[in-house]
Amino acid sequence: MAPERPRRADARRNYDQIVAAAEAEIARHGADASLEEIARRAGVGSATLHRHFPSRQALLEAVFHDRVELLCARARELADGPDVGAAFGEWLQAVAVYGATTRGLARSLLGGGGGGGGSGVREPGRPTDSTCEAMLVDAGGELLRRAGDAGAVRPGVSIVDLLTLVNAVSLATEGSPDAAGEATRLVQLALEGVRPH
Amino acid sequence: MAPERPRRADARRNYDQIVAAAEAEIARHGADASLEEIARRAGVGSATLHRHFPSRQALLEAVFHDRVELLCARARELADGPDVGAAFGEWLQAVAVYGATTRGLARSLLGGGGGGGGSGVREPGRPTDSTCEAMLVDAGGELLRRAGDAGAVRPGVSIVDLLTLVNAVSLATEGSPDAAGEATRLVQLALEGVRPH
DNA sequence: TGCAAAATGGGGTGGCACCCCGTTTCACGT
DNA sequence: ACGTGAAACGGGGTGCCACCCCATTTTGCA
Repeated sequence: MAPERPRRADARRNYDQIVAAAEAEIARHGADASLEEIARRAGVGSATLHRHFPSRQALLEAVFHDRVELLCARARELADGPDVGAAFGEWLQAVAVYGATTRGLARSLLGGGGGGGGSGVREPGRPTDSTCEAMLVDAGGELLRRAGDAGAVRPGVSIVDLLTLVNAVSLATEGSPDAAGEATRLVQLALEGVRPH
Repeated sequence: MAPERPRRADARRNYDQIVAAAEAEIARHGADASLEEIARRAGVGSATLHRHFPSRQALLEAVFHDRVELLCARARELADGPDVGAAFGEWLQAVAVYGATTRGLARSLLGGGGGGGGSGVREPGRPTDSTCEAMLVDAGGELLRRAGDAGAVRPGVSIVDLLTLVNAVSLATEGSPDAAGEATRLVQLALEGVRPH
């Protein structure tokens, strides 16, 4: 799914221009931004966009790849800190806030489960095989393992479930006036649970 | 937003046929089903559909209204049972499972925050004023209040947050092969929290 | 520099949301 | 029963979009 970097110079140039234009358009109009408009702003034909990115998901992956990598780097930093349990919660909060405030990211990570809507939704359970999600699962999984060893996480909790939950929160709060605050509150709720301690 | 029932006999007949066709199409293709196809299957012109339901959200509300009412009735039943705390958790699970297995419902309840898509997503923060969500907030709020009185729920937890969280889970798991199981697991995780007790 | 392969993009197709406005159907009063 | 005004209808138009075809251009390498 994740497109390889093209080999020829002109192709690489167009690829980069498309990703840059997509980043801007998605920030403006969300994950359902018009692919034609992106191609137009990138100065390429729409066929070129579709050749480089056979699906909307592939384009989203390329747009968010670098930012997701930053989140993963942060996870690795936190894993070496003093209080791994608190660090894990903090990281999940960061992922939630980042997803809630970066239009399109949450959808990209959940494999287009929204749609979009609109038109951003695909029917068949196609193997999304999201590279971005895999990256987060790797980095977050290590952090979770250490937090579990420190006794800060209930056993049986999986990183995939947690990330799904956090991304779901991002998706639900994206577009709200106070997306960051709402996402933080909801993740906090999920981390602490509903019952009294 | 919620459309009033039309007065004239033919209008009422068309209205019902549209809702029935929409229910079938949405079950088949999700919340982003084609409105033209729905009109076609209902045997009406597309203009008639748009006159009765000025937005996709309005149609979704009409389609799911009855089913949501059932969930609310269940909440009222559970509120009179012996163990209100357990009942509350059970009800949230039911909402999550129902949303995860009924295509389009979660999107409808979150006011089209997915969209998916696709064209199922709207940019401006239009006042969704979802009747279905208000119904769930009312019925669930009462249940939450009683569970709180029984000491089964941490103070400061709001029903709106909980329903947002649960609907987010529905949205994220909708379309998965085992949507019900996954939704159940994630809600359970959120109810119990991440830290050990 | 020449040439095969890679890459391009204009334009076509089919589908969609949404709306205009001439036509049909209904409800109500007589 | 029937005429009439208002309500409702729907065919068809507009503009936008995803996605693809294929004649043409650009590139890298020998």
